Amino acid sequence: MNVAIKPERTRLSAEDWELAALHLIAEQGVGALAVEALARQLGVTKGSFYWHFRTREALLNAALERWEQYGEREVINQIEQIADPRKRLPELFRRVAHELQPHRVYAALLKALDHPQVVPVMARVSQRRMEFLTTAYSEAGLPSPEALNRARLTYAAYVGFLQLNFTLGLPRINHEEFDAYVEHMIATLIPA
Amino acid sequence: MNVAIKPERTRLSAEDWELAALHLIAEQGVGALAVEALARQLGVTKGSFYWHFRTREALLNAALERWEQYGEREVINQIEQIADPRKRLPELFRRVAHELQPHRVYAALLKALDHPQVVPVMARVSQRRMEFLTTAYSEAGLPSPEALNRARLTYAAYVGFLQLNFTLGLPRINHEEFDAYVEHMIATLIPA
DNA sequence: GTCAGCCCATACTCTTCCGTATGGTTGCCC
DNA sequence: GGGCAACCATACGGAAGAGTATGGGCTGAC
Repeated sequence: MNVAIKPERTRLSAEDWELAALHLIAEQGVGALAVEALARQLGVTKGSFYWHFRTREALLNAALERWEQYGEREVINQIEQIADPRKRLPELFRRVAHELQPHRVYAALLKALDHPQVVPVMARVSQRRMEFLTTAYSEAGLPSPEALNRARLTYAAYVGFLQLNFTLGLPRINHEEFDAYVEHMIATLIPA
Repeated sequence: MNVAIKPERTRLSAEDWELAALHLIAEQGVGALAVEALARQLGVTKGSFYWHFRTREALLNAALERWEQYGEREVINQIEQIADPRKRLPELFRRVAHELQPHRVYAALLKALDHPQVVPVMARVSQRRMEFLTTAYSEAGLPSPEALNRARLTYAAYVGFLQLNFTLGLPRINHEEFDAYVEHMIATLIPA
């Protein structure tokens, strides 16, 4: 399980460390981000790490920045190409529900909101996503104040779902039951 | 800020430690629960702690158990006395929204779902609350499968809201705006 | 082929925090 | 008022993890 990601023994770059850090964060949370553990996992020692980064904090910041940059043009750009605004939201819901893997880092960071380094990142990301949801609800026909509140409700449901099902393993919901839940969400939250 | 909670210098009991632990958890999370820090805060040293508890783990378990026991007959019993089932849910929403303080521990534990000790506690508590919501939705007129899904949605929205507003301080929503949000939730989630 | 710069190993120090050992003090009970 | 628990202080040992110092090896440019 803890084998190095690149078995062929090559020199490492800062990028390698950042990607490994994100991987580890997704698996075990920000608290498990220790330089010696990461080094072992990459097949090197601390000596390597402190050549690439001044401190552990620096690695965390670099990894978070990389995640923020990459994650932004992931779902949203994809969705914006759907012409009919009324079909965007159901499609968004279904996609997010079936590609939960990229959301593991977000779920892990949600549990690390006591670390002062992750708060601004999460604030920016969540804010952008909420604004996207708000305009999507507006374009779907909801008047302005309700669109904002519906976006809040939707995003809170998304965040809560991540917590309850990723980390906490609530009554392990199965596949068809999960699909039914997603359709129920669509029917409840999206105006006809 | 870090003054002892009981200024009059008296002997401590295990209960005092458990309450102080819960207080600290609510403020700074489970990760900050260190025995020397707690001892300082209570005006004693570790010597005291290790008389009352065998280990740090034991304190955490005791505090969690206390929280679980106390928290259960808090809101639910209160709500069950409302005769009309259709008025229960709106009333529940409004109460929870206006008494967020007791939910700080829950929010903190949500961020500590990697600690194996808190997972079973949170699983039990969340499960019970979800069952309560499910029957409430049933009694409010929702057919069985939809009642369960609506309960899931509602509880996820609750959990997500805690995360987004307690820990992350999303665009600090003000009072009347918050009330409007709660009413929007009621209108959207509760069947007329 | 050799030299400079990049990459890494080894071996430390320092801090933090858990847990133990041991002895002292306080309160209560008779 | 003596004695026994309950409660606490002090001083230690040990593990884990961050960061530093220093030297060695690899690689490409010339």
